[in-house]
This record gives sequence, structure tokens and C-alpha cells, in this order.
Amino acid sequence: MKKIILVDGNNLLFRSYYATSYSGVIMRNSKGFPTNGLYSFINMINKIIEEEKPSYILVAFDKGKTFRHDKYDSYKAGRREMPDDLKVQFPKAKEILDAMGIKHFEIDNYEADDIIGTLAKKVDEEDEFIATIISSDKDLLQLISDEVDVKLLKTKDSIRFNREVFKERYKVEPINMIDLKALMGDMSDHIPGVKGIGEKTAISLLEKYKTLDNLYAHIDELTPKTKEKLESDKENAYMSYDLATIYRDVNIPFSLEDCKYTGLNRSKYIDILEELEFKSLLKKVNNLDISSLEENDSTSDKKIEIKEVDIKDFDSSKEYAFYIEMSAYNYNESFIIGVSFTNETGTCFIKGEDVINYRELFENDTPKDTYDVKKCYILLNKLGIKLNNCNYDAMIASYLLDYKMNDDITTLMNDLNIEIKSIEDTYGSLKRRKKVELEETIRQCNLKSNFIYNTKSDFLLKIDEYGETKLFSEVEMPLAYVLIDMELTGIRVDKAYLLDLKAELEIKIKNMEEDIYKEAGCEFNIMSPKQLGEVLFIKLGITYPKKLKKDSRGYSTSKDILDKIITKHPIVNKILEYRMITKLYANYVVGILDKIKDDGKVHTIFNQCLTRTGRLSSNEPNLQNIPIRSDYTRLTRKAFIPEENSIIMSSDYSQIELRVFASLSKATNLIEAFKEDEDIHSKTAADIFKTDIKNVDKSMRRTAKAVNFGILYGISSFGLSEDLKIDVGSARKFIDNYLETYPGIKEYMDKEKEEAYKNGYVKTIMNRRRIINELKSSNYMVRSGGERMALNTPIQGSAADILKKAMVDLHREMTKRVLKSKILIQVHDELVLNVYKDELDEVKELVRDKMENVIKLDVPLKVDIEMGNNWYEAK
DNA sequence: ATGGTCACG
DNA sequence: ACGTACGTGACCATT
Repeated sequence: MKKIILVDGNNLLFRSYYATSYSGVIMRNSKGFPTNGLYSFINMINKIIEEEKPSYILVAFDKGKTFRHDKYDSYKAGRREMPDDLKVQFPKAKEILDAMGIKHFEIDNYEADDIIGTLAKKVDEEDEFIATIISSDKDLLQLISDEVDVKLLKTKDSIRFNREVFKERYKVEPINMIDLKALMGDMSDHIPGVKGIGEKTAISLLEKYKTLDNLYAHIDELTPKTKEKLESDKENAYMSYDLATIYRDVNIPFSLEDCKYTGLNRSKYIDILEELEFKSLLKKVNNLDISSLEENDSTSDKKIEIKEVDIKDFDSSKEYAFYIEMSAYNYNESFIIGVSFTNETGTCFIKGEDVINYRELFENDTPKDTYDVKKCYILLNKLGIKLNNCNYDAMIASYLLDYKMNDDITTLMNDLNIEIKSIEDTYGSLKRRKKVELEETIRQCNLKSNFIYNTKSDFLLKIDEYGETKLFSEVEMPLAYVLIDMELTGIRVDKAYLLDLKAELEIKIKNMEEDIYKEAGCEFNIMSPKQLGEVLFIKLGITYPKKLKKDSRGYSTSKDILDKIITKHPIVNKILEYRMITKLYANYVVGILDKIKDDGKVHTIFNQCLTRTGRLSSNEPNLQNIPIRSDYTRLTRKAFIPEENSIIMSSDYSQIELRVFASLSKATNLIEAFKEDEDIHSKTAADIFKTDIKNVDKSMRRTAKAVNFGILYGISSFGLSEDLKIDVGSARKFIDNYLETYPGIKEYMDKEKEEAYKNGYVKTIMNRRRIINELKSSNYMVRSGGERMALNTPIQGSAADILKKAMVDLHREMTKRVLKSKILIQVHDELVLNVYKDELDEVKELVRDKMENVIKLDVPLKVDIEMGNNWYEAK
């Protein structure tokens, strides 16, 4: 028996293209030819060869629309036009197949489906061949027979459908896939189907009536509702039937035998890979070292020229960029490997151990540029070197430009088409260090400082074009220095308190474990969702409260699932409690204890260039998620204590995101409410329930609060219904009610979305941009996710802008007045400070003033300030 | 390395 | 009919 593989080439290249350009980035070779479809196309073909080991294979492509669809052209015209970037990749894909020894075929007026359908028919009709069809298009499932199966590609894996699997899944014969599509339609293929009938209904109808014709013949047996739907859309149903039917009588000028897989033509294949600059694929086929390839590579002409000079000849009175290659961003362990300097004089390098001898290069008054100034500053500070006059940070600049970047500069360089190995690739991971020749270090280091120096004017120009100059030079750059101060200061921790808590929790955990084992009747790992699910839903026989997702074999044991079954068994509550306690223990007691340095403090690291909205993030330890929401867990906050003669002060913005939203949307009712300083959730409740504010009870307020939050997140009725545990219809009503109550909001949200689609990005009040490529996605889920980001980012991001600017203003004034008090932590809408008692009144006034008056909005900004002997009391 | 779960705004 | 709220980080178990 011979086996032939039939591949839907259009489908494969399409998928490849959208899989890699999902992020919106078009890969190109150095000549500008787009390559992102081809790259994974090759990988997928290789994978097919590897897995199927075919002796016969054919890849079919579209060539025009199947002509018998012409009469429905108005429908087919609705299909999305193929992007040009993708179009030009098709001829190249065919060349690649030639080089791989794989036959491909296309013919006027037919689509790939039809070719595959015809060949599959041939397979059915003769006895020598069996076939496997490969595609992600479910339509092809209609071709399944005893000789033909289909490998249906999914996002991650694939499913092999034969007759049995198909029947199991769809309850009908494969050929009835056509009837199924006629009823349920297919959005992705512009097949309309019958309105109001989806997969579930369609399957249950066909299970009984088998075919579309037969269904209509027995239409009187159906429920009135279904009957009406079917009758009113009868024409569409039959049109869909035609559209979904694969034509199986294309005139094909070759036989199955002609599809023999002849194997790779190496030299041709390599030629194409070189042209496309697919280094990793070349490496695979060649088993060659990549570096040996680079020597005589066509890309060598774009190699950056670096003028190396001796350090003695480097003119340090002219502005320069420096780049520090270092081991790790860790207060105790990190050290400097080497430093490069670049300016108009040239580029020079010094070894890490020599840094101290060249401290002048960091401490002089010459303007300096670098990448990650905060990290550099702190590292140099440990050597007693005071970095001076460094006011351009390429990391921050590229963050504002929304480039692909992280704390390794090579990511950015690669994004801008400069080939350089990542720091980890060069030096190895923290655990497994590689030995690196000094030459290599110098080469890379030089390349990087050169990069910083040479891109500066470009970056600044772009920043200016986007109106982000103020944000860059008056907020983000100075903020880096505020964060340096905060990180260096750190916050004191009451170690004894945490140790007591640790001992207490250990006993508690032990008891709880025994308790839970007793309830379960066996010992198991409570922390393992897998084991826990089995104990709850199999051993103890608790019924799972939700429908099991089709492809997941396990039960979720998340909090909301457990909450639903809390009354079913006493063990459930104990597990919830156990989780809370172990989390507290691991994350906030041991986790914090481990991070205490010799000075008795924790020094978090703030990441200034990570979040897509402009917020900061905090790590090692994360001080932005210390518990507060429950009475018991918030006790951990007692561990954060002030210096001698000081108190902890916390100042947080009241409802900053809603205020920002009110101001951005210009919703007058909302603005008024804030001006009158009312409890905003109660006010909203009064408005949407159309009652007086004094009649608002707790549950009404809770509902209103959820709606307000929903608005900030880019509301959906489903999301709100989940949150409030009500049905979608009621949630919908609340939202409609809200939008009626606050005129202007709907318009604002529509406008925001429209702009986002038009520009491809959204902006905050300080013109921070976020590019949202998800809006270009053809996937509904991804796209609506993009819309929610487009709605949420201006709000969350503007609030972030505001607090960042307030931090800069406050820090500047505190420095100017030479106050001993310090900002310690930022938690998105809150600042935590260590305030000396003799500065208390002054600082309190200053904090309030700087935070409330940082910017003029259509609504007032308001802060609540509290104080105490620890962070717990200051809340 | 990845996913599940849960802490915060 | 799909499967959802926005933005993070740490820890655990599992591959």
C-alpha cells in the first residue's frame, strides 16, 4: 500500500504567516523581502516529512476562485484580501518545494481544496493508495473515507481524523460535513449558514435527519423556533451547501504515481535559505557553525564599522556613550565584566577590574548616554563611583518608542536588524557560566556602546515626533534617578516579627495537612492541582460544578471553582484556607526573609521599562503585591517598619483611574460627582438604579463598583456577569443603563477604538504610546482583546504618567529642601515613605501638594494620607 | 520552561 | 458559537 500526503499549501502558508506575524512584526531579509510566512512554512513541511515519512506527497495551491462559485461572488467578495507581504511569498514557497523535491500543483479557476478533493477521489477509486490530507480547514473533513484521513492542524498540535473519530465528534458521516456547514456556516470562510444555528444545534439536527434535504423535508417536526430560523434562511442554507462542497472532478494532468517524493536537492535548498537568510535552518541542513557562515556572508557588508582607539586618545570632554557589560542585577553578586565608551573620537574599552582607575570617565561633567542608567548607577555606586550627568538612557527611549526590548540591549539591537548574540548566549546562564575570550567581550561591548551613541539622535527625533519629549526628559529620565534613590534606600523589615510568624505558620500548616489528609482518607500533595482534583472530584465524588472543557482532561481547582463546592464537603474550606496560609508562608514570610540584606532591609528592583501601559513593576521582592485584602493576611504589613525616629506614611490617590476616565471621556455627570467629592460607587449606584444616594444599599454599591471597574477594563457583559455572578442578560442591562446615565461615555469609547484601529496605537495624556497589533488579528478573540487594551491603556497609562510625574516633582522638592525623609515604594496609585518625625508636617503637606497638583484635569485629584509605626498601621 | 494559582493595583 | 474582563510577580508542581 502506498501512502500519499496531500497538503493544502495555501492554508499552510497562511497559517505560517499569521502565526509569526501575529505580533504585527514583518520579518524581512536584508533586501527587504518579507519572510515570516516562509520560515515556519519550511518548518512545517519539514515536520510533515519527518512525521509522515511519505513516499508520495503533493502540495496544492489556489489559483483563482472555484468558478462554479461565481454566482455567489457577492458573498465570496467579502473575503479578506491577502496582504501583499504574504502574496509575494507564494512563488518563493513553490521554489522551496521544488528544491525539497516535493510536487506542487495549481490550476486556473480552482482552489487547493478542489485539487485535493479530486486526488482524494482518485485514491478512493483505485486500490494502491491511501492518503492523508493536511490542513487546518475543517471543510476538508468531508473528504474522509476508508482510504483517506485528515490531519487537522490546530494552534499547537494536530488531530488525526478518520471515519471513526469524525463520527464520534460530529455524529454523522464525513460527507455530511457539507450539510453541517450549510447549517452552522463558517465565518472564516464567509459561509453564512443559517442564522441562529451553531455547531451544537446543527449536529443535533443532523444526527436525526442526516442531510440538509431530509431536514427540510421534515421541517414540521421541529420546534417552532428552529423551524422559523430554517425557513427564513433556506436560501442561505443551500447557498452555503454549495459553497462548502468541495469540487472533486478537476482535470488533473498527472497521476498519483507522479507525486513521488524525490527528496532534497541540497544545493538548491541551501541557495534559497541563504537568499532568505534563514541562518538556523541553514545550520540544521549544514550542521555547520553559524559563525563560519558569517565570514563570507552577504550580510557582512552591513557590518558596523567601529573605529577603535586607545583609551589615552579618547577625548572625554566630548559627549559620549558608555556601555557596561555586567554579570547580574543583584546587589551582592554582580560585577562589571567590561566597559566601552564611544563618541566622535572613536570607541575604547576597559576591563572590569580597571574601572576604578577610570572613575573620572563616570564622574566628570561631560554629558553621557547609556543603556539602563539605573542599573549602571547602582553598580558603580557599589564601587564608590558616582555616575554624573548621564541624562540619556537608550533603554527608556526605546521603551517609549515601543520597540521590542528588555533589559538585555541585544534584544533591541536584534529588533533593529543588528546581529549580536544575547548576553546569555555569550556568557551563559547564571548557573553555567561560559568562558569568553576577551576579544569577544571587547567586540560585543564596543558594538553596544557604538549602538547607543549612533541611535541617540534617531531615537530622540522619533520621541519628539510622537510628542513624547516631555514624557522622556521631564518624567521618565528624572524618574530613573528617583527609583535609584528608592532602591538604594530600601525598606526596613522587622525580621524577628517575620520569624515568629514563620514558626507560627509552620505549626498551622502541619496541623492543616493532617486535617486534610484525614478528611480525604489518604495522603496526597495538596499543592498539586492534578492530585487535588482527583481527590475532590473522583475519590470524594464531588460533582464538578462546571462543564469540562473539551480538550482538558483535568479539573480546575481554582478558587472560584472551590467556592462553588464549598458546601459540598468540609474539606473544601480547609483546602482554601491551606492555600491561603501556604501562600502567605512561602511568598510573604519566607520570601521576604530571604531577601533581607545585611542592612536589615529589602531593596526591591523597580522595572521602569516593562509594562505595556507605563506602570512600574517591582521584583526581588515584589513589594507591589503585599497582602491587604483580608484581615489575616494583611498582618504581613506589620513587618515593614520605619527607620529610627520615623513613621511610615502612605499616600494614595483616591479613585485615580476613574477620575482619569471621567476627565478623558468628558462625561459631565461623572465629572460633577467627583467635583462634589461623593462616594463614587454609591453615586453610580444611585444613578443606575435611579434612586436617591441615601437609598443605596451594600449590594447596589457592590454592583455599581463592578460596573465602574468593568468600564475601566473595556467592559463586556460576560466579564461583568462572571464578576457579579449574575446572568449575562442582567449584566448587559446594567451596562446599558450605565451608558444611558452617563452620556458621552459610549461616544468616547467608540472614538477611542476607532482611533486605535486607524493609528494602530493608543496614547495616554502624556502621549505615551502603546502599539496594539492585536487589532490587526483575524482572530475575533485576539482582536476584541486588542479593543479592551485600547480602552484600558489610556486610563491605566495616564494614571501611571500622573504618579510618575508626581514622584519626580516630590523627589525634586525633597532633595532641594534637604529632607531626611525618603520615598520607599510605589504601588501604582500609592507612595510609601519613611518620614522623620521632625519633618512630619512638612512632608505631609508636600506630598499632598505635589500629588494633587501634579496635573490639571477636569476633575480634582485627591489623596488620602495615613501614618503609623509600620505599613499595616499606615492604611 | 510552562501552566496553575493567587497576591496586589 | 466562540470564551472574556486591564496590568503585574512569585511560588509550586510538572514537562
